[in-house]
Amino acid sequence: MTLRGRRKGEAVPQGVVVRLPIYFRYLTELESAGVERISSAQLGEALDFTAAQIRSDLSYFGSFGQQGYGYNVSELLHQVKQILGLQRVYSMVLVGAGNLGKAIGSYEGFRKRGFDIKAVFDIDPHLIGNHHAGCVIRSLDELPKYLEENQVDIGIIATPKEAGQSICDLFVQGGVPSIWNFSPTHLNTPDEVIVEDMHLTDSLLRLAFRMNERG
Amino acid sequence: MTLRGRRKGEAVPQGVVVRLPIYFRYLTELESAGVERISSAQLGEALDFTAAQIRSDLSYFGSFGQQGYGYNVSELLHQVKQILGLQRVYSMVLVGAGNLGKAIGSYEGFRKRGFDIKAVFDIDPHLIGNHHAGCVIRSLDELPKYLEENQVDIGIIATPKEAGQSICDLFVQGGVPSIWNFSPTHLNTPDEVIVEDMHLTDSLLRLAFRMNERG
DNA sequence: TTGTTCTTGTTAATTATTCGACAAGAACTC
DNA sequence: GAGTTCTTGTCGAATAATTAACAAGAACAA
Repeated sequence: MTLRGRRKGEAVPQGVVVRLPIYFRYLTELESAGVERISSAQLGEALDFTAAQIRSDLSYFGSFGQQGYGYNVSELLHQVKQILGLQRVYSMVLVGAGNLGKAIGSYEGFRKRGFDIKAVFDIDPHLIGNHHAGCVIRSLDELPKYLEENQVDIGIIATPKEAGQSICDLFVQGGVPSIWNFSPTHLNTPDEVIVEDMHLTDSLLRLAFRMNERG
Repeated sequence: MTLRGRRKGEAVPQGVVVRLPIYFRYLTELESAGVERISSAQLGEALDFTAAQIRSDLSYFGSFGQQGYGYNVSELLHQVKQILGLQRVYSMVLVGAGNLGKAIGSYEGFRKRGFDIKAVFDIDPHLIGNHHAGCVIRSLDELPKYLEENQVDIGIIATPKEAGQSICDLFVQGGVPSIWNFSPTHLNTPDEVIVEDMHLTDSLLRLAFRMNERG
């Protein structure tokens, strides 16, 4: 455990960013199951990656294993949590209380990992005043004022595509540094704003493409 | 329009598969807006890709543009639909009628593009018999029989992680060729089964990572 | 102990992907 | 209709990502 990761500080490839949450998820399962140690070969076997890839990925952040032993599950999970930034809590705001917004707001997993939905907004007068995700649904008109008065880490857009860009602009205007976008449209933002897209239809179309690619 | 795509038949890089639905989405918007023609430079500008990448991506499937003109929006959209396999209809089965299942089932966009949810299953006796997505919610016990009697293209898993693998096994056993997986777990399947993962938490963790990567 | 088995982190080779540049040729201008 | 402007599809160079191989050293067995 005395070695330093050679590549610490290097730019992290896109693929590593995709795989880190997968490692986190599986390590959490292993820890719950009481598994104490695991090798890169076993991890690879379980998750369909090569062992070399897993070792290479981790080496961007440090040296967490031991020759002849592998990785201690709890220790590695702890490190991956640090890498992902899960030692802190994130405040989120949700715009859109339709079916998808409801599903996002009621998923307990986010809160459990430190992602708290602090407020919910919608434009539909029928929904305003209802309770959802432990919050009163507020009018979209109040969003700018809310962003002035509260520090928000992540803005969630769960609206139809027509509203996506304008909600995004409100978030950017209000100083929200990152956006989790479920609306099926490409958002234009300044470079410093981080956008993570979650496009259900795109995912389904990738599936269709891959079905046709073969036979 | 007489040239053949040089790379037609070559293996399609992962990145192209990710970008095709983005092109589809934007071209659909353009067509609705009545735009007739577009160049790779304009497409790139709108979607934050380089023009060269867009031309290169399309060249895997053919030559759809014209020098000095660019692409005809309707024509290119038609071609992209063909490439993605949207000329046919897909029958889907949804397992899990919780919040997320409800959101998936009630999204009209899927049906509009030819993806039909034909049946919904859940294990919760309180939900069975209720209507959802135009279907009666059936007991999970009936899934194997349903798969024997009906041709299903895509199985959707919208259950907690504990149930993910066993539902997946039922789909594979029942001859379902592809799986759209929302349950937060890695599925083990035979090589010929196509799995497309939609892990909300993973997406949120990627966002957190990127927030911490900078400051 | 001593030797054998594991398994890491790293390197170098391989493979894959992206991008700038350009010839070819259509569209547009006057 | 002659010349200029555009824009494609493709090539090769540059960049990026993955993988196989291996030295170093810990764990384990007898």
